[in-house]
Amino acid sequence: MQRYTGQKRILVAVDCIIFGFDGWNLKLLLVQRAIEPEKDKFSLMGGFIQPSESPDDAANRVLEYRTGLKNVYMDQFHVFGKPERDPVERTLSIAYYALIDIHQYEKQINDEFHAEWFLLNDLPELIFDHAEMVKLAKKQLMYKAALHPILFQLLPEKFTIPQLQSLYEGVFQTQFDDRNFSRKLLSTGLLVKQPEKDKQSSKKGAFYYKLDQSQYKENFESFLNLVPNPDKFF
Amino acid sequence: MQRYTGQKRILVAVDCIIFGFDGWNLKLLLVQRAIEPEKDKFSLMGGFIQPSESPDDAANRVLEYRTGLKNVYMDQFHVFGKPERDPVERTLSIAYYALIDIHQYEKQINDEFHAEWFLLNDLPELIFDHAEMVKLAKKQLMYKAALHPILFQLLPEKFTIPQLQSLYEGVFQTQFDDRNFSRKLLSTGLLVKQPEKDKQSSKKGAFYYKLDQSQYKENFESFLNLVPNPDKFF
DNA sequence: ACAAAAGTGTTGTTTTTACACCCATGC
DNA sequence: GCATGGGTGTAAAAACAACACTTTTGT
Repeated sequence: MQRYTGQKRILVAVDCIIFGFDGWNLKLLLVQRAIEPEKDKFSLMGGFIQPSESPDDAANRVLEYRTGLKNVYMDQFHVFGKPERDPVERTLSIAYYALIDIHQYEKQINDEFHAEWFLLNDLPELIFDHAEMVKLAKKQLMYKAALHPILFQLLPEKFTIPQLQSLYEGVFQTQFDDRNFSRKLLSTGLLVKQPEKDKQSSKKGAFYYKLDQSQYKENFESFLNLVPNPDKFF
Repeated sequence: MQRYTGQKRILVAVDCIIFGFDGWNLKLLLVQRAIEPEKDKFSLMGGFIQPSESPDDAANRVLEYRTGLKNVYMDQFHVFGKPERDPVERTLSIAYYALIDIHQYEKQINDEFHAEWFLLNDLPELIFDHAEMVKLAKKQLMYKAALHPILFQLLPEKFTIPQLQSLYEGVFQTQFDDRNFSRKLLSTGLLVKQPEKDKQSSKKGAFYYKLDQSQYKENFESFLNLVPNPDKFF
């Protein structure tokens, strides 16, 4: 096989920032690192790109291996590549964030890999530049979520509007007016009301909704503006 | 030096999609490829990442080498990494788009490297997956320019509002209402009116403006909405 | 005087916000 | 019957779009 000569090849990894939502709080899935250096510290889910894989393939493989989940929503958002970012050897990392419904996640795999959910606001110390990755991932998630309805990916098939609102409030770290939020949301035409209510969080109960999949796909690329004064956040 | 064992290292390049604006049209700077395969076809400005460089460093080096320009506005926007994208050898490419004031560009370097400006709507055939890169770069540029005042980077220090408008119209491939556009723009407080007028494009002449640098930095991260109905474009 | 482009004014419409109030239910 | 969220109504404010009209100046 032909090659480009005189060029140095570099190790390339993918790292996944896995966001989950349990109905109240936003969380991140981390693993305890099994090898030196920085053994036992926590790290993002990562792995090296294999010769036959595209970066997207690699990210999906890593995610499936760690969580058992396929067909998860993921966005490639940045390459981290300072020469000294990994002390062992120069490694580039292509970072993805993934959005998963936390209840789909199978607990047993969790134990096998020493994986754990952490509150997004209370993370342990992370290896290398992973804290920086998480910071940028949060920002990118806010950015995209302010304009496109991606946060639905974090919820189960049926969910209530108050649940969705607390998810948005978690992502944007603010409170929204509940009345306006639910009206805006319903006016998007993305939701299909279900006959049942969720009675857990209030006496009156909140109706469940499902996503209208065809509307969702159609509107995905449009701006939505569910978030008031998005300026504030950037 | 310690190394990760059993992992394959990959060649990593950067490619720059260089946008320029000459006062009327949006253009792209391309070079004629000097080596086989696909010799003499046109390609983006690219180069391999060196051991001591971050991807950003590499992109800046490539840009300076090809155009002589430093401190240019650039955004890393995507990694292209299909295993077969470069037929010579597997190569990942980290893609950047750059925005330069076309008049700052020094013509002589142009000739040396067989670099040429092409109208964005009339590009020659490109090597590998470079056409796909350009397509995504255009989309990303629209996306960012709809929300942040980055297009100023394509203009000289002093410019007129009609010039800026035709730049926006080039990027979004539509016509905007001139009255509303100029009013919106002035209301941002980003512009400082200059005493002189540009008389080239009309009898009346249009006042020159400069960017208020401190306002610019402050508002850079806010949403601006100079573009009506941004939904339409995504 | 006229043409051609710059740019200001005006107005009706839509979107957004803020907040009052009613609703359903478990205790 | 009352406390607790859930959800609808309404009205003021702000942003936006459409378009008429004035201004400037080279020919």
